[in-house]
Amino acid sequence: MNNKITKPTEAELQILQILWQNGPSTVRFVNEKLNEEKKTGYTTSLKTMQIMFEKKLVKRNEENKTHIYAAVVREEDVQKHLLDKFLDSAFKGSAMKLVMQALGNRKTSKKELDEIRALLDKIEKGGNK
Amino acid sequence: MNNKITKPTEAELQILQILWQNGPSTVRFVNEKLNEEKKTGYTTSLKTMQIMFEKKLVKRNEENKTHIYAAVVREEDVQKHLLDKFLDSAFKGSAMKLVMQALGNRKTSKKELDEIRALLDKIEKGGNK
DNA sequence: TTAATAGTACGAAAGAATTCGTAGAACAAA
DNA sequence: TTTGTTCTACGAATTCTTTCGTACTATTAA
Repeated sequence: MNNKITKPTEAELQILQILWQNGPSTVRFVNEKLNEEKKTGYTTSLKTMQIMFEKKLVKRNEENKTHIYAAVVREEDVQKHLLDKFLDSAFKGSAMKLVMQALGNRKTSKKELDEIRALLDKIEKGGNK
Repeated sequence: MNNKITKPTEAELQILQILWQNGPSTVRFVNEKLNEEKKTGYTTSLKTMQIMFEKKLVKRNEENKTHIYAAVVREEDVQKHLLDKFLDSAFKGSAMKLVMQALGNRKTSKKELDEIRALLDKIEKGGNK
């Protein structure tokens, strides 16, 4: 079990999102995706991905001249890790408060609400642990 | 209505937490609180609080030699703001996923679960908004 | 009144993250 | 071949944040 998740920086997280969403990708592809959000130079993306490679956040296939990058860390694991940190720093650890805030201030569909209810029931039954 | 919340840095957020929790405080007090968590030089705390003052995150009473600092921004407002950002960057905007993660991976009391149910009901009834 | 103590102000060093320019390798097309 | 294009590598500039040293002022105690 590999617990040592290094907290990705903001730029790294954005790239991970793209890799999670699209699967293994070239730097060019990632850079183009990034540019949909915010002007980003090609070598900037490249450099960031090289750093992520050193940090083992991603791996890459170097068989061809154009490398193919893929996420090494799993989306859920990173989310959990970031959530823990965030909970701590912004909500002093109160998951309750965070959930109330998250639900309270935005529109959530009936379907989603029901899904949450189902989860609550499951937790209460002790299915969670 | 003042929407222009500048995202506080990590160090600034820690100080805000102390001010929210303890009310108006001196630099010395804040610094001592910070030191319960992590060794922090006095002038480091001072400098950070001065920057926060410039940024209008805090105000201060300068009547006496020892200034008294107080938060200007409200805890809920900052939390909401940080949550929005976090949701976006880590969960691509899906409050659902975040809530599931937050509830799924930790122990939550019956009372809390019921509070959430109540909130869900309220949202569904359209009472929310 | 003088010395020690406790403050503020502030520039600048140190660190961390991001951005960018340039060099050189690989490859394709002419 | 030669030329243009598309890559990687990588150092260095930039920017943002945090930390710290130093100068100076007010206050307190001897």
